[in-house]
Amino acid sequence: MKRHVLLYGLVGGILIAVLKWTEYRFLVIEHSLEIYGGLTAVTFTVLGIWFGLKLTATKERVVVKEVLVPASETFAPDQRKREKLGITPREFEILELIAQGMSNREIAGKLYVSENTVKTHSSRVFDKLGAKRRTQAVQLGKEFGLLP
Amino acid sequence: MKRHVLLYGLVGGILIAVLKWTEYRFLVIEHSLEIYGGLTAVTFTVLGIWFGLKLTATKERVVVKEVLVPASETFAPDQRKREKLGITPREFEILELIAQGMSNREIAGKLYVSENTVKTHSSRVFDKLGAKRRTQAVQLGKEFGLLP
DNA sequence: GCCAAAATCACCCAAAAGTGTGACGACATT
DNA sequence: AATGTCGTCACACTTTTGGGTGATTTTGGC
Repeated sequence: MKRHVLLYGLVGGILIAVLKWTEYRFLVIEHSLEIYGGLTAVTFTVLGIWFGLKLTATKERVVVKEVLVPASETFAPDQRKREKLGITPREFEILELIAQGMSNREIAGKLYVSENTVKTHSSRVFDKLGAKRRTQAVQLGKEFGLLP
Repeated sequence: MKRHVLLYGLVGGILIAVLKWTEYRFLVIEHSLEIYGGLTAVTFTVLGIWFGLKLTATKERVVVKEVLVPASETFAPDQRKREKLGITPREFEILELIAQGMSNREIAGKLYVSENTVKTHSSRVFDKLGAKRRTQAVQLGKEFGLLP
């Protein structure tokens, strides 16, 4: 801002000096006043426009644009909810694999445990979720924010 | 735009007239030139700023702010994909109810058909999706954009 | 080291789900 | 009239799932 003021003074001074000089050269010219005023007007109009632009250069308008984003990108399983329901980490792990469409046998193979173990885990997680079937468990898991 | 030019000329003319008039009144004043130039400078600076603002009044920078919106709100089942997979409307209906965690018996009751009918529909939809279990059918249905 | 929670596994039984085949009627297309 | 799709249903059979009970081992905290 200070630079602007200084610049203004400088330009004004230069202009006056130039005019002083031209005054001598065109002293007797009839319309020197009009030329003089015109030059000043043009110069300061340009300066004014530039200055005005500087002042308003930062004007921004914030437009809120809603963008659909797949929720899976930002999904994080709600651990607090899980604990509130009393679901253990292992049980939750089985629930996730069930949600991926795996059978008890497949889950058992993947986790290196017996099929019976998977059954007990799934039975317990169904109880805690209040589900009667695995499909319902998946649905409830989603509603509780445990699954994407 | 034409109005602006006319206005400029008008203001310039008025200024010159005023100066002419003041010229007579302060003819002998030592620094009339400086006053004269200063007045012109101030006037046209103001005009320039105003003009500059006029020119840039509509120049707004649009800042896009992205907001995450749950995709579930705007979900619509992909009918084209459904047809591409050869899944009939009825079969799809059963798939939706399966995804909601309903048993075959419950679905049969809801749709007023026999349990066997539900079984055949579900078997066919599993074939078309390439699923071996209903949980897997739900998972694949989501991946295909058929289910939310 | 003790205790509680968690994880593991087995067995039996019942229910649900899934497979395969066949069939019938309605409806649209050819 | 013949064909094809869709929706409906039945029956037999296999597989999967779920419930209940009981037991052992592992683990983490006190």
